Amino acid sequence: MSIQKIARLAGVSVATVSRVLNNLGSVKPENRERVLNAIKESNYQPNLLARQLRTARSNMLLVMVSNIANPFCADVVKGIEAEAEKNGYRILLCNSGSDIQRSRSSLQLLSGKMVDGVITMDALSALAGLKTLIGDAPWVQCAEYDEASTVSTVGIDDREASRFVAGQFVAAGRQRMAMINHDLTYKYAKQREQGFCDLLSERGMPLQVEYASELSYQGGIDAMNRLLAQSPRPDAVFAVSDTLAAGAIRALSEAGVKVPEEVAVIGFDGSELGQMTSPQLSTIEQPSRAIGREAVTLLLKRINDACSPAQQTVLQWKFVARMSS
Amino acid sequence: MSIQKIARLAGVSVATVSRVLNNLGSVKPENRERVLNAIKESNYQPNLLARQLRTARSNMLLVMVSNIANPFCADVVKGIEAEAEKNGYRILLCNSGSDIQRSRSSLQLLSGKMVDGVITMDALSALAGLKTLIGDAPWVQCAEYDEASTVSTVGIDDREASRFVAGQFVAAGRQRMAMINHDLTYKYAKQREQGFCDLLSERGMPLQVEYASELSYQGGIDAMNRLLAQSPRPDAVFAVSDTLAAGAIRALSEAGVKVPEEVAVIGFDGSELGQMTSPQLSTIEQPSRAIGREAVTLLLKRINDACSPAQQTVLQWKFVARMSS
DNA sequence: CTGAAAGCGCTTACAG
DNA sequence: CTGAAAGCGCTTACAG
Repeated sequence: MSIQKIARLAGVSVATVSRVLNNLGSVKPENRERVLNAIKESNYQPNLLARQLRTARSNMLLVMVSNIANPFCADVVKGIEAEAEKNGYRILLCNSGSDIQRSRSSLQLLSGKMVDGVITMDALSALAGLKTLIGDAPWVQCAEYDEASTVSTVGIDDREASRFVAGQFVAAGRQRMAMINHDLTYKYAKQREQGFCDLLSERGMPLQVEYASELSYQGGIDAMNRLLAQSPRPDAVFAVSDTLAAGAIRALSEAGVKVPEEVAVIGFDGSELGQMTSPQLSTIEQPSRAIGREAVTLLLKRINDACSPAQQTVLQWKFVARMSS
Repeated sequence: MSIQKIARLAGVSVATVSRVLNNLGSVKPENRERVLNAIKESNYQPNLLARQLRTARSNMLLVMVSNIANPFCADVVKGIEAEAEKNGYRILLCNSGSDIQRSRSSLQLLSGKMVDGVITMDALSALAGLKTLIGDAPWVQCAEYDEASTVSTVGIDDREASRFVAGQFVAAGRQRMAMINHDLTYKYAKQREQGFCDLLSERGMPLQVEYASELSYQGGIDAMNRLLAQSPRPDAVFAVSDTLAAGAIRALSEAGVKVPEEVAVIGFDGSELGQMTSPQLSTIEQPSRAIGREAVTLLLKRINDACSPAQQTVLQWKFVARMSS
């Protein structure tokens, strides 16, 4: 079913059909009526491929996430959706699973002109191959940084927030700090380790770091168990994600270690997970929705003005004290 | 950058460029070389819109979810992704948020020929308007049923599983059953209520049902609090989702009610959440990954053979006993 | 092994 | 207010 057939059915030209479809120019009421009828009768749906090929506009944004199951990501995505919708844009979500092949495949939607721009929440900037795929298409990196700062970026000051966590532990008299981090190809992971480390070094306090194999509940459990196997055992654990922290709390409880009496735990993100654990989790709350909204704002600016420069936006974090620390 | 320019750069025709791009037909090695060079030099990326418009094939599947943050959905999506990838398909995820406008907008990707088929996990079949948008494009309904069975469907026997839960409570000597359900436009919600109810009616036992305002942790907390306000208070609660059950457990613990001594709780889905609560959650485990994989299998069958009939696949569930019941 | 040409389904100046 | 025609960037018979 094409615009051609509708034109034939209604006895007008394709141009006229296109005009009523897009509410452009003026069409004699009678003709508009006939076209509308033909459309309804034949249940016609415009071919988006043809339209977008012609107009070079899709009004679609690609969002690449490494793992939609991560509650923080899900929250950011909600912010992205809200802001995009407000501006007449549709979101296409791609779950990269941190897989380079899959990321490449998703990015073809960008280079292939199916979407007008991309928001990534992945350690993309580390991957040279993918960067050339993006070329200079509109791109915003969310909750992640770019070394070279050639990309627009929106997030919080991870280093400062993590330093703050270290300060909390110190102020509470904790002595043996540990950290559960993960994949350092993520720039934010590096920053958080650095911030946490900074303050401890200044005080001359030691730090043990365990790297979770994946950003998951189980990953947190395993990492915590490795920490528990050490001696002396840490009395404070900073996990770079609430998901990991939830795993850590579980591992501690299985091991019969009291939180926070024997080991204090602080997470990162401020996701709903933090309320589900027992004890509930102290955490650094990120303004996830706002991060998503701001990313869209930056991206649209870039889409509508190819010359608009890359921009680094830093939003405010907040420490949420609960029972785990 | 188009195939035209590459042709010009390499000094061949567009047909030849297309041939090397698609590895079709044979091309003189020397020419292939020149084309490849031109492509590399100019960082050329094929325009997917044009290609798909021409071939009427996208190798993309649309997946519509009401809420990606739901761990069960996330698991099903993983199954979908795995099976799709194995068959050379790419996934586009759309988060409908159960919003009909947004669902409509997403489905335009289908009617607009951007994707070859759609897998929904939403109460779509209840929405006549959307159904006509789908027309007779390839469509599989996942973890949800269609009254009229005109759509392919894959899920478990919700009624049987829920009946089993009731049986567990009865066998444990529970007297005052309650259920936390949600939106009955979802067919599975109806089925679960029915199954749970069936057995209780046979025994002449009463049942209180609370409907959560949304399928979320907070929704579960609120529903449980409403149940606690009743008297006599229930001594067994069946929640139709682990997320709701997690909320229920939290509300009980805040109210100082012991689980399972005073109130037993059983959830549904078998997601990782069930391990995060204290006590850990007894639940009906759905074969989420398998559901996703099977949905893709059915969908691809339909895509590759428009005549293949609608098919109802029912997979096995499993009761996982933990400490909450 | 290669190229000229048609065509996928749209939109958009342009001329009337 | 309307239609004929060009063109978006591809693929694919077809003829050579």
